Formats: sequence, structure tokens, C-alpha cells
Amino acid sequence: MKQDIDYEFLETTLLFQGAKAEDIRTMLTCLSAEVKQFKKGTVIYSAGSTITSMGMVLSGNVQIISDDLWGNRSILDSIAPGTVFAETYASMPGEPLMVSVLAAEDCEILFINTAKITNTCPSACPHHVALICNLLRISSQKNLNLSRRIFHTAPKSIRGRLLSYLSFQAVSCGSCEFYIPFNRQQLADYLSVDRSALSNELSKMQRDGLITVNKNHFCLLSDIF
Amino acid sequence: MKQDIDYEFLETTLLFQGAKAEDIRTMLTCLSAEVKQFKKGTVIYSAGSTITSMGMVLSGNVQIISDDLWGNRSILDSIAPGTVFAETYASMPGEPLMVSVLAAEDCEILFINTAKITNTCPSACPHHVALICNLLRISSQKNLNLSRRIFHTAPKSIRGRLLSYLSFQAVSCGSCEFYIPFNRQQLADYLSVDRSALSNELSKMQRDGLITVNKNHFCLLSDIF
DNA sequence: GTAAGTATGTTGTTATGACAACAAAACATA
DNA sequence: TATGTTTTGTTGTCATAACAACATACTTAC
Repeated sequence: MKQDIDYEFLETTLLFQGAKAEDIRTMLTCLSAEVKQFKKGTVIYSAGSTITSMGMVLSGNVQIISDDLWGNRSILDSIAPGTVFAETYASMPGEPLMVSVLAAEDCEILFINTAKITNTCPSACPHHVALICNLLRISSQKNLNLSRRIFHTAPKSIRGRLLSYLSFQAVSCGSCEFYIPFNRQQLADYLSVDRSALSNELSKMQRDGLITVNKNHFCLLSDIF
Repeated sequence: MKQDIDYEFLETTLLFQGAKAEDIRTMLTCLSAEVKQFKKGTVIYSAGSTITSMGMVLSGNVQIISDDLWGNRSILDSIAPGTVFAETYASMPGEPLMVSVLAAEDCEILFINTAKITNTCPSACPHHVALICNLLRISSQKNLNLSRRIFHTAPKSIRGRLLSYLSFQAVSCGSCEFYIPFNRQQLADYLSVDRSALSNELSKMQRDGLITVNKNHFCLLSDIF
């Protein structure tokens, strides 16, 4: 089973950052990690269940989805190869998932039991410690992303949210001119507003001389930024 | 300086969970942790700056605050003794703070350099590993809290947000009858809605036979939960 | 090129929430 | 009990965002 894992690829991931292919092979054996295949459309983890292993996408693509009380499904995130998912829940055993994980394509997933990483005596395998540090970094990064989103959705008006989001983008890229990684629908979802209302507000802001917009390219004009 | 630290108290904190007072003393020396005093109203960390140490409140109380572009200040969180703050930023060196940390009362803060925890060779001090695991747990827990909040503020109507929040509370305490840890203003802030509109909506939901409310005590009546 | 599909912008209507201002409890303190 | 303070509920007005429906690009495939 394990011989088909591409350890060179794993070297490039955030989780295994700093470890050599050979070390990773040893670690995965030691942690009794498992690779499983999933057909497109399969549910990998379902909301409400409790889990003990985080997953890393080796190939294919998985989606984090949420079905609300009325059956409306929304896609919260899309996980690319080399990225982990469900690591938060795997670190907090017993906590039921609020979301489901779905195979968006045929995919291969590497499952790693988090408790084995944290519980196994680290002296047995010195790379364990590096792995935990990487996990901590991944968790902190996710934390920042979540905090930012809460931040940008805190204003009650669409314009306020856009100003919050856009000025952050400007600061973080060090220029008043930048591209955003969202299309209109995705930006609307991120800011929790209606897409057409968002489009409308962008037009107004352009008329008000605050910004210029062209597809994903934004330019902040005002001195309030 | 360090002799006035209450190591027995630190034993009870999440960060030092599992370590004995004597171990903690050794670790803090090894990590060259520092205790500092702050007068009420002092800024401990200010938004925009970059930091390398997380803080733990030993006595007093600190607030996480955010001042928006127009100078409106909002209190995002209140940190009690034994709890850490800014640990996310300390784990991601170079990331500028989005919020400020303010001494809400006279207080004593223990500062710990996160890089020293993760970089120091763990074999030098075996409890380092436990410390990192505790940090990971703290980070994961915060992650869950942030995710939940995003979840509950995702619906666009006040009623939708309340249903999301209240049904989660019911599930997590295993009963349709429960107390919430917020007063009206705090709940409104948490759900990012206006307080009086929230009160109003709760009344409507009561009239519609969905819930009964009495102060912090809620009872979900409908079968949709 | 045409056609089909997707993404984006526009407009008008309607529902809803923010806000302000006030009333009524609840609580504390003297 | 009287008094001030805080919390919560109520009401009405007004701004705003959701929604629907449509128009106009912009893509992609044929």
C-alpha cells in the first residue's frame, strides 16, 4: 500500500516541511498512516461524526461543505493536493464535525492519526516534534484566516465590508493596486452578502471616486486608506 | 523577578497542563520568560505591530480591542488570568496584529517567546514537547470557536442566526432547555446584529411558538430542531 | 462565425434590519 | 422605600440589502 506514496511530493507540503523523503517514510510507518481511495462524490467525513485522523489530499480534490437545516448546501472550502483537512477536529478528539468532507473528484487521501503524533514519546522519532510544530503553524495560519474573515464581515454595510477587505488587501500587498483571488460570487460568499448587491455597491464606490474596478483588478483611490 | 510567580497556579492553566510546578520553573528560565506589570489602561500590544512573544495573564484582566477606520472601538474579547493571548501572532512571526491588547485593570503578564519553544532542541528540555502540544490544543480550540462564530453569522437574517446559534447550543448540551453565557448585548455582538432588533426577533420567535425565552434561559419548542 | 454557457452589471420591488427614542423591568445602593 | 443604574423590550421611521428578473459582456466549444 505505502509504496505508491510520492515522498518527494510530501517534502514540499507544509505539514512535512523540513523533513526528508526518507524521514517521512519512517514517520508514516511509525504513525501507521493509511492511504485510501475515494470515488468522486463520495462522502469522506460527514457532519456530526467524530474523528481521530486528519486527512491530506494526495491527488484529486475535496470540498468542505455545509448543509443547513433547510437542506441548502454551501461549499465552504476546496482542498488541493498537499493540503490537510479536518486537522482541527483531529486535534480535539470527541468534537463532532460541523461540516462534511466530500470527494469533488476521484482522489487519494492520506490519513494520519493526530493523537499518535502528540502522544507517542517524541524521543522515539525526533521528527515528530517538527511535525507538531508544522501542525501548530498550519493551525495558526488557519486561525488568522478565520479572524480576518470575521473582521471583514463585522461591518454591517456592504460598503463597510468591502472597505475592510480591500484596504487589508492593499496593505498586505503594499500597493493600492492589486488583484483579488475571488470572482464576484466568491467575494460575495466570503463577505456574506448578495452577489448582485455587491456588484451594485462596487459600481457606486467607483462612481463615488473611491476605487476603480476591472474584473479582479482593484485600485484604491481615496486618501482614507 | 521570577520568584514572585505562582507556579502552583500555572499548573492549573491549559498551557502548562500536565507539567509540575518545578518543571514549569525550569522551563520558564530556559525560555527566558519575563513578567511585566501594566497599569490599567495601558496598551500592551498595539494593532499593526509585529510581535514574537505571547502573553499569559497572571493577574488582572486584559481586553482585545479593535478600532476601525472611523475610530469606533469594539471589545472583541476579555482575557482572564491563566489564559494566553496573541499566541497566534507569536506563532506566525512577522504577521502584523489586527487588534490591540489593553490592560483593563492593573495586571501582571507573563511573556513567552514562542520561537524559543519551537526552535530550542526539545531534547534539552523534555517538557517543551508537552508545551507545544498544549499550544496546538489551544490553537485548535480557538479555531473551533472562530469557525462556529462564522457559521452562526452566515445566515443573512437575524432569525436564521439565532436558529443556528440556539440549535447548536441545544445539541452541544444535549437538551432543548439551556442557559446561554451571554446577555442580550453580548449575543447581539456575537451574532453581529443590533441589540434591539435581536430582542425584537426573540419576541417574534416566541410569538411564533418556536421558543420560550426568559433572560438567559432558552427552550426550543419546535420539531425542526 | 454561431451557439451555449457563465460571469457580471443593472434596475426596481420588497422585506428586513439598523437606529433612535422611549418604556418597563431588574438590580443595586443608600 | 426611594433613587439611580443597567438591562431588556417595544415601537416607528428610514436606509439598505436581499431578491428577482433582465441585459450585457466574456468564454468556450463546435
